[in-house]
Amino acid sequence: MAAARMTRQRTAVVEALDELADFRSAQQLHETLRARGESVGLATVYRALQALAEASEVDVLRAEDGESLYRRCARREHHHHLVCRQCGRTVEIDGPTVEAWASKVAAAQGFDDIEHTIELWGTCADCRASSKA
Amino acid sequence: MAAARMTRQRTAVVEALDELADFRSAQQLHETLRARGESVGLATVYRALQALAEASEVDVLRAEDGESLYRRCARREHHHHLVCRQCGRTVEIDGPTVEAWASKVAAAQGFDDIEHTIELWGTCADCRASSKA
DNA sequence: ACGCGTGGTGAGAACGGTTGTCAAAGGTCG
DNA sequence: CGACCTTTGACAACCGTTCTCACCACGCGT
Repeated sequence: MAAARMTRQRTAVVEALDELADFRSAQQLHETLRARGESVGLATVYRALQALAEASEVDVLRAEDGESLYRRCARREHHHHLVCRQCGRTVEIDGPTVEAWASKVAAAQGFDDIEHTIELWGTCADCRASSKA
Repeated sequence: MAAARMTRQRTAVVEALDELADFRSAQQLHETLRARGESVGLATVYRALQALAEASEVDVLRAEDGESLYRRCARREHHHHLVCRQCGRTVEIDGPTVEAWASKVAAAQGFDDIEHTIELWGTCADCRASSKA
């Protein structure tokens, strides 16, 4: 079994995630910690996030450019996200309709062990307002 | 306006995509072309795929490791994919229901310029049969 | 409290996919 | 044919992420 020592650094990462509601990249998180005076290495942030993701403590999703974004979500059950492309503001959503649709479609094609990726991206009201030239 | 000259290289990329039914990475495509004796630079393959994607001539999908995968799809209109995670067999699907759901949910949260990622992964009938020990 | 073993850390190097650079090659049009 | 202008291709640069490896410190057992 894993040891999972609670070090200063890991605590810092978890705390930062708790305070930030939105999806953030590992590098953003790293900068945030640095800015606070917490001395944490970038590699450590990556490792901490990896571990947290594996333990389902955080949700991971990929930005359009391939960067991984992390977020501590309110619920651990299966759900999806509506994310602002610009500020990362996130709303947790679920869609029983979609879940049903997904498994139905897949079954109709003879597929098994269905998994799905469903994420919504947009520009939130605030960002739209502030970028309106 | 773009020139979009049809060069030997672009033709080669398109032809290769036409023959291959499954999602392939830029690098795989590049190797395929090289193996055939077609002399095409890697950068050119990337550029061609980019252009094709922009023109909606090919669909792009991100693998779990972040690599971009390309495929020539039968229909140009917006659609999604049900992909076998073992053999890569792909079925094009659409879900008017889901599209409607997505925009409704997003709008309800005050988001704009909505885009969505919806992909289904599963095991196709053939793969299930052949892996049944 | 203290020490020890083991997992964690961090700076920087390595990596892998992708994109940029720029001189040379080759369509296109007059 | 010749000028013009896009495309090409080898290679370097990028960028996010992972690896390396010597040093550090958590926390268990005493």
